[in-house]
Amino acid sequence: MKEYQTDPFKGTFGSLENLADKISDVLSCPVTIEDQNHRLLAYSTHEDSTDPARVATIIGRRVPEKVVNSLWKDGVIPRLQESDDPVRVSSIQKVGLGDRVAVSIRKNSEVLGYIWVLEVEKKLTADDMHLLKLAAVSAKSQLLQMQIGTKKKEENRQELFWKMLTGNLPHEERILEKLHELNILPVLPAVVFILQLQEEVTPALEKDILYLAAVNQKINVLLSAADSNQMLLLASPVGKEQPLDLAKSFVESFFTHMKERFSVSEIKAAYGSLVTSFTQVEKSYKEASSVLAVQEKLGGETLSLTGYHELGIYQFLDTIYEKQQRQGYQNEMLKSLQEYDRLHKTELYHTLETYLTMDENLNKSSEVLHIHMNTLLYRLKRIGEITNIDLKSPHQKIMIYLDFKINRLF
Amino acid sequence: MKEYQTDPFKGTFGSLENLADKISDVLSCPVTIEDQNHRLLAYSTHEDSTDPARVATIIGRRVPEKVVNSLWKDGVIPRLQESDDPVRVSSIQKVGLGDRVAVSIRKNSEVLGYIWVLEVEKKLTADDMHLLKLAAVSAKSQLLQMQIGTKKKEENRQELFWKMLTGNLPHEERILEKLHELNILPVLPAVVFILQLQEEVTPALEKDILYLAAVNQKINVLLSAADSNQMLLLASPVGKEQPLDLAKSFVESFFTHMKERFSVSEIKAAYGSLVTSFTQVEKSYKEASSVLAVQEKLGGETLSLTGYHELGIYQFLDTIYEKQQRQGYQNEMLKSLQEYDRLHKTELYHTLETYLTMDENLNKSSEVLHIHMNTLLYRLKRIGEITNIDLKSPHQKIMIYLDFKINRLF
DNA sequence: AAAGCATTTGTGATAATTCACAAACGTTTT
DNA sequence: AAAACGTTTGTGAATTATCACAAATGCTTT
Repeated sequence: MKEYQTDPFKGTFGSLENLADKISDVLSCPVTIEDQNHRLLAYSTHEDSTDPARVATIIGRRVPEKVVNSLWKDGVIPRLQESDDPVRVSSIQKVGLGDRVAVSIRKNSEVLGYIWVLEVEKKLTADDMHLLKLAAVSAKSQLLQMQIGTKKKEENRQELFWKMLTGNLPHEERILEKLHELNILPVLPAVVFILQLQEEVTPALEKDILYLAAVNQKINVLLSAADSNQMLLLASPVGKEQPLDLAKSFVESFFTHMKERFSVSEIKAAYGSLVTSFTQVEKSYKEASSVLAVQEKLGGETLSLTGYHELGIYQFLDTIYEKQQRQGYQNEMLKSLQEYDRLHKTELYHTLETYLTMDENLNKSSEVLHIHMNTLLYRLKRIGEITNIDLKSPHQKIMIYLDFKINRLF
Repeated sequence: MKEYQTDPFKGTFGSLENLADKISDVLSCPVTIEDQNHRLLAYSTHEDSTDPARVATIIGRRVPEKVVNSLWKDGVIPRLQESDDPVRVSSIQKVGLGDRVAVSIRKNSEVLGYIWVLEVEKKLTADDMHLLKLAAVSAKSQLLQMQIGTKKKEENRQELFWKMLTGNLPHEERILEKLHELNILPVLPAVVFILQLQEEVTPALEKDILYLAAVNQKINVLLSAADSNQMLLLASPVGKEQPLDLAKSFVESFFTHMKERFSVSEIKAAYGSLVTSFTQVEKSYKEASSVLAVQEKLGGETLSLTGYHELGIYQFLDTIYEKQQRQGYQNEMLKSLQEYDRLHKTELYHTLETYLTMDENLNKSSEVLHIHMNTLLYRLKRIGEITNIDLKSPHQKIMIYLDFKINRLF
């Protein structure tokens, strides 16, 4: 096994720029150094090509908001903050991020900043990773000397929101403190909304949606963030009506407003359950996400279900699925149908799903399937023979219906 | 506060009988002392009335099997074994057990026996409890002197089975050892069966059922136990067919056999899922129990569901219920129906449940409900108005159906 | 190419359901 | 007591679902 190299980053470099260049030389990759607020401190003058995220960072002297959000969402930042080991980040096309490796610069448990290494022309080896760790130590002394690290962490609204959304702020008091610092009134109960367009949420659109929420008067927005084509809101319903009814009417006004610009099918909206403490924001966000997942995977009538509480049985599909997985359950009937379909090039599986989804209405189902009613009748008889499903048993039908939907969702 | 009394059980008593009498004197209650295998060692000659369990214990020189089983099932024995504090056991009518307090006699972590105090005419006070603890210490020296405590614990089949059923033997190797000691071949996979009669399972019936299982050849019984009106089996299906199919045919043969003696509705049977290790026996037992619970609470078509794997959607009702509880979910529609019924003395709730259970068949439902078909039609229209349930939406119907069943089960 | 099979479509008869409407009944309200 | 209301039952017609059967199609097997 190779011996550890001597530390090439020993001694002082005069400036962080020099250190960045040195790291870049040693690793043969472009390097950027940021402070704990993701503001650019230094970057290497590596001649190689780079990626859009790095360009935007250098131009704006700060890592773009959407890149930071994306890194929070994927749990990269928490991982960096927890350990002084380098973390590899696979490219995230949506935010223009190429493959790269990052390491935190830390003094004990306090994070002073980050070093990012772009893997444009080579992948870092295990040895490189070790070198990068040494570089972080060197950067630490540099930062401390320059007294950059002593600057208090300035958290902005977006970052706070993402921490709440991803569950990286599990202490209610600390959240309340930070909300206070940011001059946000901690109004509860609150709900997390996801408003999803087909295109990128531009700052203009963002402003527009917030304006809409303000004039709508149904909800009071505490925090907001744009996440590619989604706009996320943490808001508190205000008024005499049921809080969740207020949430629904806000969503509806959002729909009518957006209809003028986009076709209806392109925009979607969802919200989670009402939370009574800010530590539950992650839960509400996850619930809103699962509403969107149901809408996208199941379509149809589910498109009108925007609140998690409206999901009905769809709320429990994941729970049921998990239990099925644990028990190694398989729906034999549906499997035999699929097997039959494969062998005979028929569509019994789809036929049965449509029939059940169409409330067992022969007319509607045959219409949707573009087949003669007698064909449907014949197929149903056939399905009964093949699977011995008893279509007169609600108990059996329900299990099959749910398994159809579970198969779509997972 | 009262000072601690001096220890009245200091010194030797010559025999355990003397100690039992002394304890009985001090506490003014009948006392029995058992070894770790629940064999009678001594009992007080207290003149007071006693209970059937104690009489049977004294007559048989051992605590009756069913009493021991019941104590295992309620977790009393494990609690006694884990701590040297006295445990109070409320009366268990089924096995003739009156209120009593027990304490384990132990040498370090090893249990040598138990002292039982019947609370026939007085309840033990906190001071009495403390005295009982001192008595256990005295009993310990007595037992060790008599070298009774050094006898190796002889576990019998029943006790082993109950430990497995209650999850008090979480180590596979130890179970295998014990099975070996008892000359039982550890055949896997296995299933837990519960066969339930309306009357007590007598030794004669027990023998009869085991004989039936033997001649039936579908399953190989490893362990069995009678528990009031239930007979529990741990058995391994043998044959070329699917193991669970074999389980079902055994149950069917059990039914046909028992029909000769009892009416069909009086006997029930259920079995859990196939386990591949003996540590999962508890799970299979719980599953079989939940099948029985479904049969008893829901009746109807569920009576023909004997295997846990056949439960279909009923398998998930507890999971769904738990999640609902966590979220504070309430089915508003059903609640408003019940409210309406209460105010107007109608039966819309029951009407809807019957209609859905009868597969939305107007004829059958109106017949079962003893009402005119148009009345049913009218009620359904009314239900739609009151609850805005859309009976054309499978999604809504399913949620409501499940909530009906959940309301019955929990 | 012919036969066999599963599937689809069409026709017509029959059964079940839904709907509209009216009358009767029982409670509660005025 | 009359009126109002919700409920039940009855009648008949319109709609829808189900069944039996025949014919046609397409595919595989022989």
